[in-house]
Amino acid sequence: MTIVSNKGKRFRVPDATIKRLPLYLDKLILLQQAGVQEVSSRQLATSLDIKASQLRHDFHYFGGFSKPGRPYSVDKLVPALREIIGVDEPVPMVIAGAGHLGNALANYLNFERQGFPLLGVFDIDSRLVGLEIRGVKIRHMSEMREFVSENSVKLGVLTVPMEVAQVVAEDMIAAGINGLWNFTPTEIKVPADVIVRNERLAVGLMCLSFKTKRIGMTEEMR
Amino acid sequence: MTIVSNKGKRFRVPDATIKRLPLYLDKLILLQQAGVQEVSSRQLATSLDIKASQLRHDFHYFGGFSKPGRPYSVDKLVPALREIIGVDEPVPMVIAGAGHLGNALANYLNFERQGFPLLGVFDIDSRLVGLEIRGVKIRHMSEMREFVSENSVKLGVLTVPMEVAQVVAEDMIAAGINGLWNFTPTEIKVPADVIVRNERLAVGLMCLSFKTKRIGMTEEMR
DNA sequence: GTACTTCTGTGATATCGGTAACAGGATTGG
DNA sequence: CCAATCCTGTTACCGATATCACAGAAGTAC
Repeated sequence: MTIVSNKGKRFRVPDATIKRLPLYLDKLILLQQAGVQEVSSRQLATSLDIKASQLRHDFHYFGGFSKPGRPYSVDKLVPALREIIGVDEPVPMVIAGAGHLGNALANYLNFERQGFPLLGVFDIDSRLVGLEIRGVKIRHMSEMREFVSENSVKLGVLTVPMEVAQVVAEDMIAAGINGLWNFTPTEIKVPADVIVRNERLAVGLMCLSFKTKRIGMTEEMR
Repeated sequence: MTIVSNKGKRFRVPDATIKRLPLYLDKLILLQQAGVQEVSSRQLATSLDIKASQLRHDFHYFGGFSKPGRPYSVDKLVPALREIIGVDEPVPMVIAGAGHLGNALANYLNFERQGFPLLGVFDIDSRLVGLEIRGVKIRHMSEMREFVSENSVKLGVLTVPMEVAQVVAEDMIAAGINGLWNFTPTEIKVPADVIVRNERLAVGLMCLSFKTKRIGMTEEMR
């Protein structure tokens, strides 16, 4: 449960709803790029494989995105969702660890497009320092702290070896980062005012394997 | 709800429980590698940021992993969960697309450790063909079909450019693959007996951003 | 032995979340 | 104008899910 303020009112929004908001936004951006102007709850919902009533229920927490009787305006919905999710203005991020995964993420253009510009990449390997990934300089880890606080970066990606994950994370937090995207299999200990999202790729793989072994016996598992 | 068979018995297990099983296994494997012998429901649960009672409830569906009064034996739990999830024997996989992300995933040792050996990597770029990633040969995409069916690979990773995702996926399915791990932002159309798991990294990033902007307003959210 | 602690297994209970249902607004066509 | 058709906002309901609470087993200290 999360409390969300919108236009002065405060709502208790279920987690399940919140997890769907980025999906809505993602899809709506695609529609917007395709030039679609209006979309009904039914159209949007079926394209995401959920029920229309659920979508309306989700939107209901945040108050009228439309008027009764009229479908949603894509151009109004996108910025509204952007604001709710918190990506109405660019959210800069940095990557710690220029290994294979760090490199892959840095090369993933989609982040930039979705409002997450990459400002810097950091590593301890001096052979990498000075190189560029898609125009973003690789700097030495020792410069991270100053760089992050000077540019008020709030989001940090952890793609370092798991042995140093905790130390690097603490360094990031000390510099002012309050959101960590952790790709290491370690559990990072952080103060209460810092959010960690663990991206456990192996877990996703297991879920997939589980489902393939039970095709026909299982209904929808994410 | 999913029916799970284990040791001849059949259980009706809630989806929510099933989603957590890989998390448990993942953590337990880490503990095992660290040499930990026993773990209580409380220890394991808090390290995963869930309630101990929930963990016990989850395990309860499958019957005694331990006796009352004694903590769980890591060495007994790991194979038991492996069997339930369906990764008690190695699940071979192949990667299509040897770009940055494909490379990163191929280099991610953890998969092998968790029971997902990588048999082959495929790409159309002839400059890459013949190279090796951690001992795994990069082959030309045209060889994929034969290789996959000969080695009865069931799991395929899609890290190709999104434009060709659908075609490559169809190729994989024709060769016998029934589980697709899709890292492209495309929606892949597949027959009903094939499972697709979309790894939408940008969505995860938005979730993280959402939470960081509402620090303090969110009570206990994953 | 007893008292105390730690721990699991298990049912009971509260909360959450998905779905259906419906009132009423907007639009269209006659 | 009226009727028909879409559509949303909102409430009510019910099954799914999380949490609580506790009995009793195993270990430990004395």
